[in-house]
Amino acid sequence: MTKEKEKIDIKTKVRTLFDNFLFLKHCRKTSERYAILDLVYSNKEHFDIEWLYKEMEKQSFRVSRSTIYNTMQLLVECHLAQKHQFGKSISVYEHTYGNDLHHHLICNSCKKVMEYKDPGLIQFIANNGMKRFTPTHYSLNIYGICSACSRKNKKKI
Amino acid sequence: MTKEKEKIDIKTKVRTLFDNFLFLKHCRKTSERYAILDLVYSNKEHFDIEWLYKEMEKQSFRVSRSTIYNTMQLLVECHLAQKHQFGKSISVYEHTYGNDLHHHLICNSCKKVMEYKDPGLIQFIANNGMKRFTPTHYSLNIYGICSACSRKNKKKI
DNA sequence: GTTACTGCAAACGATTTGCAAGTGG
DNA sequence: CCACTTGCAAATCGTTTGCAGTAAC
Repeated sequence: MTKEKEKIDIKTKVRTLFDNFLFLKHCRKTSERYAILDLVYSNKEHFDIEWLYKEMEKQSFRVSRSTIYNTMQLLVECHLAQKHQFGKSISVYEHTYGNDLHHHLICNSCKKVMEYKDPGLIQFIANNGMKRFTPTHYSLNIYGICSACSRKNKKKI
Repeated sequence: MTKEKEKIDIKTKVRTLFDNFLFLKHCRKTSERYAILDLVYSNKEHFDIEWLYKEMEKQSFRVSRSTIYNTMQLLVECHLAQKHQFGKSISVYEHTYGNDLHHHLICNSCKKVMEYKDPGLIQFIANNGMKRFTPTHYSLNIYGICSACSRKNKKKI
């Protein structure tokens, strides 16, 4: 399957999942909700509410910020998106379907957030069952200095 | 050494560390800063700015919220405290000196935050050197359902 | 039709900022 | 004394809320 076709396939799939969720929750299927879902499943890695708002505007699809907040909450609820706060007041999101489990590397210097996939580590955390607590999901954020900033700092010395 | 003596020992130690940090940073040694450090190193696990403010008031030591924010920033900077955001807009802190490395278990239901120590897991993460990124610290937050809420839910069914 | 959803503007709450008065070095 | 700190109040900024109009079903 080509990359392009695969992407369309995922978009169809998540639309169906969202459909079912809305049905079960007795929520209405509005064009705004589907348009936001579609944008969330474009190829952007991490994005915030403001990005979604601006991007919708670019596409000449007028939505209020309230609706975006509302929809993102629904998407998080049905596990089609995840919400993160990487040490800032601002929340960022990422889509989860078709997106491998990963951790985040956050640069202390330039604040860039990178994804980091390590099956061994994921396995280890998953297997490490803790007593008296039933985990549903977790987030591992590793803070440090990225290679670009590391190079920049060396030059200064 | 008794538990009480040990606590006093830690308070003396962190005061010296803070002293050195303030000296190197050309910052002034004010009574407010020391009073806040002392409170941070009382036995509270996790606390927020408001808790510090109220607690200082109880001790009849008047400080403004601004000063508390300012001081906490300094403490984070010199690694005597860590700042967390467990999925809420509010930030919580914990002292780090004399506090073993640990992860956090956060209950989705009652939002309680528990500490979780697993030397094996800590070792594994530490050994898992990632290329082109120099980690300084990390935070692993595991979300799930705590035993109390799990029991409550069972009763409902 | 009924009821939920949307957009707007106002409210909110944690944090930051500007500034006059206070105090450490 | 000079510059950094403090306390206060106002400003900021992401997010939430209330409400009237609109659209699912």
